[in-house]
Amino acid sequence: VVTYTTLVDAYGKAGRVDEAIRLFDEMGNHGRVPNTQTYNALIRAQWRAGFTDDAAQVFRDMRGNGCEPDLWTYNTIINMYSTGGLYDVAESLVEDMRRQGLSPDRVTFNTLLAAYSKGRQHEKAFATLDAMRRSGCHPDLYTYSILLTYCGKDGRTEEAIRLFKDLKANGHKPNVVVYSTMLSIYGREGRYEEARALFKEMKDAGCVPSAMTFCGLIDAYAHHGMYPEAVGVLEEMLRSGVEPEVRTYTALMDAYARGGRCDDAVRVLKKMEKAGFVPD
RNA sequence: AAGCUCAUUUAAUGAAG
Repeated sequence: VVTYTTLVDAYGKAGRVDEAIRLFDEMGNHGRVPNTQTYNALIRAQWRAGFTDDAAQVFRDMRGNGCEPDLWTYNTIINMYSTGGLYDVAESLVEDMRRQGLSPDRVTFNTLLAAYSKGRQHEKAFATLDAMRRSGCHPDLYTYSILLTYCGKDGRTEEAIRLFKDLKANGHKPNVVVYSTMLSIYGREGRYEEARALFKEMKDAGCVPSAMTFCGLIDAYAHHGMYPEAVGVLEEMLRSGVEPEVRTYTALMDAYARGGRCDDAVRVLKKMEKAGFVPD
């Protein structure tokens, strides 16, 4: 059962729902009874492939097949409805899970917070934070990164900086996601000095940068057309063994373009295409 | 039960808007 579950999940993650469904059916034929985790994997696979109705159907069916939805099941399905904007359904599912004796956990709250933030439901997002606190769940790095992301998108930069200070004051150690988020906020506004200082802080803290981290830094320079510095970051990135991505080249092209070096921007485009990247 | 720090669910990156 564990093997089948792993495979169902793996196919789901690879975007091959049909294979996932086939394995799910096949395991029954081999006398293996799917458990709650298998259902969770199947629901996720269908949802991620865009078959939300099928996912909802599986969710309804599982109990009849002897599998009680657990916290993970609810979190998945709540994520599906809330990111789909069906907030009332998501909220009624939270009630359902409570009736089943399951308490919403940090994942549940972070899921709702992210969905409400994304859907610009500020009241609901705020209420979620409040509910989270009331139920004794402390904000974690996920919570902070959601808040930081949307501060960034809304241009509430100073608030983001304050939050970043708060999270450290509360004893959290920022991870690569939090640093990258902050860097992208600085990057978007071209605040390269702060970005550079934060990048140093990150490395001093022993946090390993990802391609996204470097992207924020390049953006900061790109904003001002400072292409020599942007290229410098790319070299730094290559030296640290981080593979550039399409977004990396895009940021670099932006730096050249804003710096009035369209020819070089085109050169980067050609180079990345030659390296097998498909421009987005 | 099994898995010796991941079997399944939540967050971050460009430009434009």
